[in-house]
Amino acid sequence: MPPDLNLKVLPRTVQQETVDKLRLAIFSGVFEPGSRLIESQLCVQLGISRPSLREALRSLAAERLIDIVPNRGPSIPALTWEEVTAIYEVRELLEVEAVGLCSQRISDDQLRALQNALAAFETAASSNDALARVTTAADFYSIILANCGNPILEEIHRGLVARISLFRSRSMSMEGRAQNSLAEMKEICESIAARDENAAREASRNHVHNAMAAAKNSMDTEARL
Amino acid sequence: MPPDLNLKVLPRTVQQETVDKLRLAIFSGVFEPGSRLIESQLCVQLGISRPSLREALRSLAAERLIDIVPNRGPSIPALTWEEVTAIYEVRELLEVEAVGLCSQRISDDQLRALQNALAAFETAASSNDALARVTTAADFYSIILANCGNPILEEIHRGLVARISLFRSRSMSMEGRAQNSLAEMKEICESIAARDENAAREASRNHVHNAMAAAKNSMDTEARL
DNA sequence: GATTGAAAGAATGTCTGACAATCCTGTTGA
DNA sequence: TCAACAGGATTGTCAGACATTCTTTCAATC
Repeated sequence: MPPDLNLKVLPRTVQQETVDKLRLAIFSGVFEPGSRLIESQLCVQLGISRPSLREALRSLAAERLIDIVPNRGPSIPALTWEEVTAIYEVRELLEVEAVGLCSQRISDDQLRALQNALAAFETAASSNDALARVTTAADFYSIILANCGNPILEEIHRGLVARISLFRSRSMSMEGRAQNSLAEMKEICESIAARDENAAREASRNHVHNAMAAAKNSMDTEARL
Repeated sequence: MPPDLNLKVLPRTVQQETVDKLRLAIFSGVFEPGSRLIESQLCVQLGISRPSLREALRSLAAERLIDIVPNRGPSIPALTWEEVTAIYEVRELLEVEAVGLCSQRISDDQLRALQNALAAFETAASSNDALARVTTAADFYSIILANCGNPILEEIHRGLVARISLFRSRSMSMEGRAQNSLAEMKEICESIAARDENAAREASRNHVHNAMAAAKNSMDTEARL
């Protein structure tokens, strides 16, 4: 028998499905930031019981994707700009490190996958499909983080990016940001392909900086509405 | 009325109490790594119902303090050395940054608090009270992280350190480690007091490196038993 | 003797229903 | 106008139940 044959499909529980569904809903902006989530409503909408829903909500609260205040229940956090900044700063710390490590560790196979992901983003960046932009960009990062050699770095980065997903999709929809982003990502990808760690780190730092600036920009725009 | 008088004590729910109790129990090594947690037993021991317990377990699972496998239930993760290394590497990244930021941002008041915490650790390091060593050391870091100006950095660092708490308390009990640790922490504290960012970062990096080496040492010792 | 198979027991996943405590809101009264 | 108060809405918590799945034991077979 092949040693790494992992046919064992983990059974999906209602709780897990619910966490995934809610997480996706939060990413998609289904819930207004600051709005409260009513357990009874969600139960009906999701077709599950209250205990299962509550377990899922506790998971999301621990991930900081929702807030839960005793006797008030869960709500979507309305992030302040200070919090968003703090998240972007830590994201920079982690992402620059991941890109640097990745440039030294990625295999040729995975490098090709990275270039394919970049190509996919290039296509999406020229389209009007906002969702495709976000998902293809996510794929690109995902490959980098998966090849930095440190699964903890990957895990924490994913958690952080999740918390600012709304800002990212908003800023990615702004005029010109996708094209700028594309140029920055090309720079990262090329530096990695050249195995140039310093250049890769610098490109990554630049990318996160610009992403933060774009997020601030979109946040200010939003505030004026 | 004083504007910032926050008398409103958040009501403590059974779920929160349970999370705290279990977290503390895990830190203290009450549960053997790898051992399974039986819901019905915990319910009786904690005097709570199964739904409340399960909510608490979901929180802990999201924090990665326990594993939950569908249809097998919760268990204490048995970390491999690779995972511990990965955690220490990310901890270094975050902690060095926090120390560097702290050296530029900490107030004189908080600096005194930091020096007091160091003195408390010095006392504990000479004693035989292993618990006191760990808690006073935690206080020291806690002040640094609270004064780095980035609450996200603080939050993630706390989560990471929690996951390796057992290794830290084990290595801190090893002959000589507490004294070495003390010397390293003095170096950090003095660099911060001198507002010397580079020296502070270097001292911090050195400290985490040594802590990781000590953890590996204690892990190897443990494995030989 | 080792391996397979079945059956019993244990533990988890999930639901329903219930009730007290708390929060929010709109109305009433001063 | 403002404060107190009732009412409804929502959450926190529990008890109990049952199907599903895992684990272990024991017997049967090769």
